[in-house]
Amino acid sequence: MVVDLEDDLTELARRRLTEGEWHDVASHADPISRWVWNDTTRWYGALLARGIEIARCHDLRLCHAILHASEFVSDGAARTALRDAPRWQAATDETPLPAGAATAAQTLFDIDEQPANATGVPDEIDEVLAEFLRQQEAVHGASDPSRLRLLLAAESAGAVLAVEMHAAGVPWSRAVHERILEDALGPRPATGATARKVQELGAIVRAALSDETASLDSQPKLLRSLHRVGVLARSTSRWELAEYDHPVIEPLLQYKKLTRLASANGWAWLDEWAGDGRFRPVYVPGGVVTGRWASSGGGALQIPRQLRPAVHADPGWTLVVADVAQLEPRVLAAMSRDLALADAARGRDLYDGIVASGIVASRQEAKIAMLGAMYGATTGDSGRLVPALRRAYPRAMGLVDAAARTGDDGGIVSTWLGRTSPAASALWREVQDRAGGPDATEADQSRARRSARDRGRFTRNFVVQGTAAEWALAWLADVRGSLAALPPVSDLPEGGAVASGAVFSRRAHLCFFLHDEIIVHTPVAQADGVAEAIRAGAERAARLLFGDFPIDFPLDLRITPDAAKS
DNA sequence: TCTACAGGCGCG
DNA sequence: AAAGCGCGCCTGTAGA
Repeated sequence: MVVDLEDDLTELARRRLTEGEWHDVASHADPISRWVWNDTTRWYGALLARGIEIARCHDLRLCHAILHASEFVSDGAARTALRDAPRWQAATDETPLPAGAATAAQTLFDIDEQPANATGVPDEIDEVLAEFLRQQEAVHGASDPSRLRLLLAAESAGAVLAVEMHAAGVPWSRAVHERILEDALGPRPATGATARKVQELGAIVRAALSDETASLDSQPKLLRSLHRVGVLARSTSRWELAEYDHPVIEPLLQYKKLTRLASANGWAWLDEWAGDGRFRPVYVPGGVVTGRWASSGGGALQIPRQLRPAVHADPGWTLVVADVAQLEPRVLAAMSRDLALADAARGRDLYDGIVASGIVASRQEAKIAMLGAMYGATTGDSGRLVPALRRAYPRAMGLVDAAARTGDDGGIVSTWLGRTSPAASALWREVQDRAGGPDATEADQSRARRSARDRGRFTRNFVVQGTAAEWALAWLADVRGSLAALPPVSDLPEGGAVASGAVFSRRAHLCFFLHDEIIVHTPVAQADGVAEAIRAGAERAARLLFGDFPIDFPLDLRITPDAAKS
């Protein structure tokens, strides 16, 4: 289905493209300004594989999820209509996917290799159009349509980028990865065998435990072995073991580090996920309730720093890596209109700014206090330092404290652009009700208090984490647009970036995103322009969300390889 | 024998 | 150092 928002919806929506028309669309001098479809993941990968890149889209599945929950959508006919469209609801355990939905009916696209309809949203054009109209109604009547429109556009842009970055992949050096593994673990062992250095360390640990047959990989057995030699830890976690003074500790911690590397990102991972010179994580936009992306397969959100050197540009290309310094507290300053916190953040490290204002004594304390305020810490150093922030930044702290109270009471909270937290579960309500009843026990009441506080910490963090995710999406979308406008590069070395696919082999493109960090793979000649686009994008994202509120989002930005830095 | 869960640890 | 938010993945074990 092709819909241009500025044109007559019904007429265009009923067009069904043949394969030949794809190429017309792709090469059209005046391309489709915005595609509306049921599910980006369902169609866009196949389009990209045919060399068809789209400008923008409206992803009905993702937008439905936002609108269905959003506090910004007024109660009334439009909200009821959304709630009465169960097929657009995200599949859960209670609502399994309808088997083989929409096979015979006229579907959106004629593509030979249609992927399975994994999310189960309707494929039929009439259903798709009806949903689009429902969503427009809902936005039109919302309490703040402009913010909601921004959010839907950002979410949809993210959906497009998630597919594109999967297709492009992160350029990955097998040689560098193998060298890191060999340095740490020894030569690659036979399948199923243990690496040499792991064996050696295991022997040292067993000797320190005076037990040649001790099992180091079973938590309960290891705990018993430790107890036998006088290490009376309650768990075998790294931080707890580190507190004990015993010859077994140091080699054991090293053993755990190595086995983790081998099992999580060892040779098997390399073969499966990056063997062809590209790491292609599966991004899941909107996969976290706060609006952050989740991932599925490959552990895209957990590539250890140790392996970062394996991210390596193709010949003739380079990487521009950028991350935002202290994104969440900056977002908090802006959404609460806290000028004092914004001042502390301006043009420098935000934590240094807090120290310079005399609120706490050290950067480390400032960081602990700020994280504690946003996460809801009540104990330890973090809890102890939060009151100082509360005095210095009453607006910012007031916003997160209020969000916590709302969640504690069973209410819902929303991000700056209108993504709303889930309602309290039936179980949660039941626990609260029981504690308020006439025959409530002490245990009932303490359980209820605990679950109320847990929920308060969740809503406290939701507003900040969720708004940060919105800022990041706006940044991503802006950068994508800037890169698309760069002139194509013709004189590239042969072979460079071919693994990124036809669409991205001659152009700077985003290839990685993780909450507050992006990586662009670019021809060397355009690296400076890309860096400038990334900086400008951060500033435009700030203005798009927060208007003229004086908050900035400084970036740590590196162009690699860079002889001066590496 | 298969599945669900807990512990642990990587990332922001 | 770890507590306080959000994730995914691996391993071994407990339970069916």
